[in-house]
Amino acid sequence: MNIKRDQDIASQQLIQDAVPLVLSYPKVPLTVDCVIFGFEENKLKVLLIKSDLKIYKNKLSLLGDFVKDNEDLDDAAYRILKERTGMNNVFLDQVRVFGKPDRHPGGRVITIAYCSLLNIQHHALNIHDHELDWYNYHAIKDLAFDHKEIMEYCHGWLQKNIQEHPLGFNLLPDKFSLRELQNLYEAILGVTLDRRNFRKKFASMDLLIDINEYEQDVSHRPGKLYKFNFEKYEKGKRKWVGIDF
Amino acid sequence: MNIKRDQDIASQQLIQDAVPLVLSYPKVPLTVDCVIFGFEENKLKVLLIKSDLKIYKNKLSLLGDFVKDNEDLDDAAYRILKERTGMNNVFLDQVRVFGKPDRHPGGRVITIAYCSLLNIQHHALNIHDHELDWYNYHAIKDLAFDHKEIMEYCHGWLQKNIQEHPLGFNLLPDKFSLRELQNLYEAILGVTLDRRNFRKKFASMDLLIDINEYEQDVSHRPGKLYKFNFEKYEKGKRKWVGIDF
DNA sequence: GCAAAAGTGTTGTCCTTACACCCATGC
DNA sequence: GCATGGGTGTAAGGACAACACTTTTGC
Repeated sequence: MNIKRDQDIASQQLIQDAVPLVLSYPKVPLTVDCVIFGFEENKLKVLLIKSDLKIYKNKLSLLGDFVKDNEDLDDAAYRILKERTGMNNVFLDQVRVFGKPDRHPGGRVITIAYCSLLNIQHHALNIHDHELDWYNYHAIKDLAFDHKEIMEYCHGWLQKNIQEHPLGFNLLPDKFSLRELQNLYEAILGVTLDRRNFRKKFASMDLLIDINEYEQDVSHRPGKLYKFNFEKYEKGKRKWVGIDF
Repeated sequence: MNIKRDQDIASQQLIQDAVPLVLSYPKVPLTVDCVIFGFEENKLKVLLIKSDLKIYKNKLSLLGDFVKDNEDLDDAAYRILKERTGMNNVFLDQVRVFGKPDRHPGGRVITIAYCSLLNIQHHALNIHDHELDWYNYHAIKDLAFDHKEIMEYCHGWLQKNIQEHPLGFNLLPDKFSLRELQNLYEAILGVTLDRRNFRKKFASMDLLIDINEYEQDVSHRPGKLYKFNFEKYEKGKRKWVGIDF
């Protein structure tokens, strides 16, 4: 008992200078904004909602909210996803902080951009309050705040990362055809790819599981369906060394 | 006059809902921490300083400071560099936010990690207050706060980025030998590279300017010195497309 | 049978890797 | 003349890019 109490007192003394130090720092409001990508009808989509603010009336914005007291940053981003889409277990990663002093009309607000990838089919968007909906990435003209800049930065991040990591599978149904996979890459990267080379590439990686099922209800020869072999990928991660610029 | 005044009133009305919204947000102290890498005697170094806090006495920490009211985030990072090293025009990039609620003993503090690369020779470290000095990256055991984690994250960031962009030249003198360049890559990546292939690689890139000077005061055949052709690099940037994971 | 997309192989080029000997300098 | 690191070439293998025809299905 006494030992415990002594330890408490000792640690109180140790942090006695830390608390006033932190109290002396300026404080700013902190938010999280999620750039949530989806893929449907061969189009890259982003989940957006109408802004509440008068100055941005009729403009759309990213899904965001302030970070609560003592809430972890990643938790805040997952909370927003959960509140807006009802989904857990969604891919999400911190991308960058945006903190220009004038980026918010109500005063200084720092925001942390998160990029999220989700499978539209797995999640029926029930709530459409404030015009919450999926919008075609390439058709979005402008957004509230600096959200267009944030969205474009996250798109660049996605373009880079989808080439180095198997992120794309988060946007597809469990079962997908090679054509869908290629369409996804083409939509995100804004290029067209050679079909044979694309298929060869994925065949040689040996990370797709042939489930012996075929597309249904297509008016042409149906394609085979595959699943992604997440386990094998996790085991085989390699460290790449090379110099290329 | 009246038109201007009407506009002012109109814009006041437009932001009238934005200001109370922002005022309603929780506020947190925000700091910037710089992981400043240098390279000397074929060793990767980091600039560290003794922590002020009692709880961390005898521990080293990164160079950091709070972000001032209305100070841009990048500006804050440059300010810290300038105050501590006297240097401007140094490579610096935002890497990630660290915001675990308990990462600071004095209460919640969010910090933005910046990675900076600087040429130790260009900057004589005059001030050594609080044991401000260069420390060997690989010999650092532990640091105050979560700074070890931040430092290691930035090292990973550097490893990745030095392979894709010519960042390494920020750590070298204007004139350098191929051996120094290779030592730099080996120190950062923690690998050994084949000398002939390394030289061929850089020769084929054609981004090194042969300045027809040689090393001095070495006890062996002196190596040629080169400069990096920043202009040519800037012009020739290409967009890479490929799938590799 | 026609439209629409699936599926499939080869070749040339380039990049990467592995590897061993002679050269210039200081001492 | 010896120790130290500088400087160089080649051959094999693997990855990537370009390119055209046959197959299956729905209508």
